[in-house]
Amino acid sequence: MKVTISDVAHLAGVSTATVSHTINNTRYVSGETKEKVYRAIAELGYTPDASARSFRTGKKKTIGFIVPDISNKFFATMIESVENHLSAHGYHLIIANTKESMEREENTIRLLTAGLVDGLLIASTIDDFARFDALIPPGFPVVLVDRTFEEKKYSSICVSNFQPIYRSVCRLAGKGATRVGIIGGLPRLSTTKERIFAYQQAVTDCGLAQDEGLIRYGDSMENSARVCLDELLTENCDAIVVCQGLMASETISYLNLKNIRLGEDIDLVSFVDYDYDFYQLYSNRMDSIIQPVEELGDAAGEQILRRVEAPDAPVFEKVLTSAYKPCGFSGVQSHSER
Amino acid sequence: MKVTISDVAHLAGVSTATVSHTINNTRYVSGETKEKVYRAIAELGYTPDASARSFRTGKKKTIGFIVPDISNKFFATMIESVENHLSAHGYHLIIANTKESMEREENTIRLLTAGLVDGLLIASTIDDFARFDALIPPGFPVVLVDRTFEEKKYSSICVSNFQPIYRSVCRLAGKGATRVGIIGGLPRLSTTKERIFAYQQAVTDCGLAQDEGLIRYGDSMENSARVCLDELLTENCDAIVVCQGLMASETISYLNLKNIRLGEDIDLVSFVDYDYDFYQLYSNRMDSIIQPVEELGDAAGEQILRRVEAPDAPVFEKVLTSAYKPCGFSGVQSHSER
DNA sequence: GTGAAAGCGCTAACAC
DNA sequence: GTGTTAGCGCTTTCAC
Repeated sequence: MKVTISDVAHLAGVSTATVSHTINNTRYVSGETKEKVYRAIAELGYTPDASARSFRTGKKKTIGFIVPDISNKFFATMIESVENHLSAHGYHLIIANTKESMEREENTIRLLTAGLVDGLLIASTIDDFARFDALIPPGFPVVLVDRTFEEKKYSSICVSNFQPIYRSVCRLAGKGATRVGIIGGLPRLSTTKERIFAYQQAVTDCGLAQDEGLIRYGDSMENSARVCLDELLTENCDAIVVCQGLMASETISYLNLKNIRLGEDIDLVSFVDYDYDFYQLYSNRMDSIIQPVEELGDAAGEQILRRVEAPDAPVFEKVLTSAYKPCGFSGVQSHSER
Repeated sequence: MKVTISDVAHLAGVSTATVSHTINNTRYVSGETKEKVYRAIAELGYTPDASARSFRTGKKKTIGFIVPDISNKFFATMIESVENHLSAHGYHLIIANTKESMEREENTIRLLTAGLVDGLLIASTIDDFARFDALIPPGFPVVLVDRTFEEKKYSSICVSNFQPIYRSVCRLAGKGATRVGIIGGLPRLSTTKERIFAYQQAVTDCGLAQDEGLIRYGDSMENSARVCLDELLTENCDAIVVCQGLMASETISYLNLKNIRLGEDIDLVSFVDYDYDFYQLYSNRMDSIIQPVEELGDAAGEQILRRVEAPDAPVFEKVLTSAYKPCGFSGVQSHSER
């Protein structure tokens, strides 16, 4: 049978209050009494029941993290650093994978906010702020990660998207490209919108071909980049910007299969968060944009804990910057720099 | 203030029992009463408190998954399929990342079994069965995943390691290799032991060079493969077997940097779970071993739920088999086959 | 320096 | 067909 706090109290010859205060260090207990309590705990093999405790206190010591795709290395790495931060502060992490489905996201938000977690980290796939906002119980601690909304009601930790993409296009133009194509992620995402906007502005500023056909959207899942790439090749692109790591892998892979040589037949710039080893092989033939994933996760963990402790703290926004690694910038060393 | 079940009962003019039975479908309630209850729920915006509920019932509807490295695509993909299975059955997933640290694993097992989860999925990094066993409360539902112990006390879902490695060595011998090296994972892991054993047996059977120096162990984390590879090259290997996906990426990447041509200067066979796109570029120059990650995760999810419902069910063991993809076996199509 | 006891919100006998 | 009520194991106020 389960051993409870009163079993311990009884064996130690003290009250349950004393046992509770002893294990929680929450009021003075004499050394002698402590001794007795710990002895009883050891003897009975007592472990305080976490659900009773969180029921009583209202604190679950658990944070939920809603991600769009856990098998995507970008998010997997973020989860890892979030988990690091949380476990160092005695918190647990519940993860939920939406697979970029708004419906799944709605369901999990409802589930998790119903007393399962103290706070929520969300890389939302929802584009409609009102729809999102309606799901969050008033005052519930939430931090948006990587993706945000125009309405600044919730705290957020993001990465700047404009600058690296703008620079990419300029550099491609500088190399002589005239028809620069872009493969974006899901059109509804804030990250995609910002990147496409930066692309469009740079294309205009650099005097490159402006053509709707040069803008393609993938879903950042497997095999989505191939279709986009085929379309872009039909449009006679001479350079391509890829907005997401997995799609970049596929692009490179596919160009290879088609015997289109990177840096010779076609120029490429890409976000390379997905799998660093892969890009290293090509780092002298393309520009890379490296997002600060670990810092993202760490900052997210920090912010959500802060919010859990002070739910009424003012909205906090942090924008990190990506590293831009021009083609051939470095070889082996860059790996540890990461 | 929080709205509770008695607020609902009061507004609906019924007892809390009726409200409870209505929302849980746990005894007959007349249509009329149901109507009133749901109306009251809607009006008050009532959501049953999950911690009160799990405190009362003892069921958390949550499974914990202890993984050694969440940013490793092999485990990330497994987590994804586990999560799929669980959420389809109304369960949540708590993940904990041990980073291959036995100490971290011990801590999380203790934490999670203390009333946080109904059952535990563990890809353990602990090699000592007694040490592991001591951490699990008697009768607590546990399913071992990917890694197991000689002692068959716990249910397990694993992938066969012997056959693919044995075959790899034979094929390399068949191509004329005489000094076949191997890069294994952490020596203490069951998977590593099985693979090294298979390697040794095949080396003997095929009459290849037997040399302790040809066996190297990495830790499956970043940059571990390079060291092993350097050592193997010093040993004048003419073929290499790599036992883990991330290390395989690094091996290929590093060979490339050193201008050692795959399939010409050196032959390679490897587990390729890590990032499929990467290998596709090399699939015509090396053999690949593809582990059934999704099935692993799915089976794990299924088994742990079964055990949660019937903790005394007999020990269950499942061994899945990897696909062996000989060099140049297929091109683009293989991707969707995956 | 320690104890007694009141609940937290819910479920599930038991009663009618 | 529905209501009453006793706890689940813990924390915490109030009391001494």
